[in-house]
Amino acid sequence: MAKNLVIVESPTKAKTIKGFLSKDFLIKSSFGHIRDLSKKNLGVDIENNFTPSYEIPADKTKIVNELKKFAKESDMVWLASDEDREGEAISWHLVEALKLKENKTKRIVFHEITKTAILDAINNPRKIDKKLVDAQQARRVLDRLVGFELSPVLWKKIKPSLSAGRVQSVAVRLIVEREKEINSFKSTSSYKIIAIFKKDSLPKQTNNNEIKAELSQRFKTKDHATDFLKKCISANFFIKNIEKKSTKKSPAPPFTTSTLQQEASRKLGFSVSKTMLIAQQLYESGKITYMRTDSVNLSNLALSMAKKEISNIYGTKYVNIRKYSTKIKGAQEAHEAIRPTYINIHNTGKDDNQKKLYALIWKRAIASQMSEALLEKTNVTIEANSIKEKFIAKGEILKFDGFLKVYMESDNTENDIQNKMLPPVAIGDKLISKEINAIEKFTQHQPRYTEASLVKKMEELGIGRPSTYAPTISTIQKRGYVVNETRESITRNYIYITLINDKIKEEIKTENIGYEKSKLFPTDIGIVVNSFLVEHFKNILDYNFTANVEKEFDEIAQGKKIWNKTISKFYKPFHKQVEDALETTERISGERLLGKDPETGEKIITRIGRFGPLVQIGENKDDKKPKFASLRKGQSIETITIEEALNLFKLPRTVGKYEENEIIAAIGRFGPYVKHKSDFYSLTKNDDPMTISEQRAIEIIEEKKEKNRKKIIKEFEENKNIKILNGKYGAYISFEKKNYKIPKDKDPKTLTLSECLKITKEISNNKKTVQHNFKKKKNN
DNA sequence: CAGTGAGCGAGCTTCCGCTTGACTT
Repeated sequence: MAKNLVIVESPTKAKTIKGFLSKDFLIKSSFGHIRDLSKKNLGVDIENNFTPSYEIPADKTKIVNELKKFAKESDMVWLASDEDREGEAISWHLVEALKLKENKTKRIVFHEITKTAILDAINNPRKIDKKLVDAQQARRVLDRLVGFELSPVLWKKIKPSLSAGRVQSVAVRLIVEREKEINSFKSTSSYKIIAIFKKDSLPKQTNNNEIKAELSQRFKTKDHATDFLKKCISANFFIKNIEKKSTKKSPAPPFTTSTLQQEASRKLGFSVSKTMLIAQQLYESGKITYMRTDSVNLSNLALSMAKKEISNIYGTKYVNIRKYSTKIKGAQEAHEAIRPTYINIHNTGKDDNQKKLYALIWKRAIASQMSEALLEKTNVTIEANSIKEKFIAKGEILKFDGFLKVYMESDNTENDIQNKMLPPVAIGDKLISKEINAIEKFTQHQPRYTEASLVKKMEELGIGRPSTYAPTISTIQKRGYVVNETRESITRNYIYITLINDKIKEEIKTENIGYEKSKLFPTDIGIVVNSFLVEHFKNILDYNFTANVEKEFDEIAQGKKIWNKTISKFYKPFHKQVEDALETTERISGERLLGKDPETGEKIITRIGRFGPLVQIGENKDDKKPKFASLRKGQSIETITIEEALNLFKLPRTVGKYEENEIIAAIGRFGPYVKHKSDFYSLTKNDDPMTISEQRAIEIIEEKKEKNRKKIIKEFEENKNIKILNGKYGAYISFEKKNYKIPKDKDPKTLTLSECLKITKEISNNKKTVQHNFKKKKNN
């Protein structure tokens, strides 16, 4: 029996550490937090100094009991949870839940998983820092109070099942306000002048004898631009000045969770949750260090590995070892930056995604320890005596590539690395203009957030943590506040004026604008909830709220403040706000009057109903009932027109007849469909229920029927209720609307009816016992 | 799983942060 029990947070970490310690140490993991506030009620006793009531969640009872047993059998328990606020709380909860004795318990910390770091930690144990634990309790209780008092206000005033919280509500606010800015943005245009010059006299023909230059100013109107081009007709251009400047470019620090999510999104097109899933796989197979971190720090071991590796591949002049420090507010830095475990492995991974993400992590980590790139920038000024404006041509030569050999941050496009060479010119050289163009350019609105750029913004504001970025983004989508959509571009005309061979020609060209790939758009519900919260809970929705309370948590951790007094000071005015909001405001529906029905003259309004945004014709009075229709995807209360609203009432629509029965087209909860007899058939993206033809509808019905026929592997004459079907995960048995797995050793094609019934019975019985066990444990 | 939308009232929903399996069918 091991004399020592070490408890860490992650099982993978436990596995790694096992190799560093002797057999006297048993390493186990708590799988994160083991206790939390009660789920059923508030879980905080407001009357009694905000005393929290903690519970062990059902899915943690097993691990807690196991740890209890091991603790009992050990002489010493080493609590090795992470070195931050949450980690300290986990250790404290372990002491409480496992009933650990003080003289048998030690708290140790390490923020890199290396043998020396761990042995060092064992030699320097300490006690649990109760002040840090209190700071965590304050954080936890505050979040519970805010979330569980605000959400019910939304249920009453707007719609059931909505939610609000310190983090998610601010994330939604960012998206709503960005959309408002975009809606009120007025694009203006100006004319950019681009000239292509050639050297007047060329001693010998070279490939590169053209100079592309931009005028240092833009013109506000077409007339100004045209006037300028006219002046250029007779102008004699020459090189007025040449300026050379050496610059350096430094690599970005190694990845944190947030920067990994951003780069994987931009370079690999991964969603935030996909990045985390694949990173988790790499972590669990020992390929990379921990993927939920806000630290840019690398261990000394990693630095020396990197130094050796860079020298080996590129030579010592490419080595430049750096220690990075974080600039992020509220960073806790309990772990290393994300890096390959073994820096000498350049490529690894079980599938394409793992390989791509690993390569990205490797490059970024290696580049962070490489030399700066050296560039020479050249600015050439081109003038003509008859013109007061200047043209500037820019050139750039890479003198030494340094870290650019392996990694380029995608803010800078690939083109940036390539040399932008200028032809050899000298001051005073005469130039002829091959062509000069005036191009109408429009100002752009701010970009909409992507998942990854939202994470970046949240991190800047100190909202959320590496472990919650991905879940928060999925929460605000699940609540229907925000949608992640790709919207097609629209075309816009712009004016293009050219001056070639002394002739000015004006043409109208078109460009595609507004293509939005995987961007976050607020929904009507998101907009209404946000404006309600901002109006009544301005302080909570303030972008600095988290940063401000973090300061207080820090003071609690330093022992300058008592946690429940701090909470009490916050809670009193906050609770008053909640009561005021409940009393004073009416139910909010975001109602907007669209106009009158041309047929009946009744009012048409759009608003949020129990099931989301709708259009309503007429009012509910006397015997008359209003007519309702749900808004379609992409439509919103703010922008829907009366024509679009009236169109919604054209469904459901009879399309035609098939096999003696009517085909009806409509839009349901899961999108557009046609209905035939009592069966539903989903329409494809290209079909419109408003216009779909009888012929096309029949095609869709037949396609699905054919697919269903293929799905059936076996049916039984004796019992029509049981079938063997082919599904996404292979063959399975369908029986009385429930599905059953077929044991691996059985061939689905040869199963008999009695065998099938036996399988369903066995699985049902197993399930019952599992549920029974679960209930029993819950009662404990 | 696809026709909802008043109002009544039951009972439910909800937070953030720390961790991975369950589980398909």
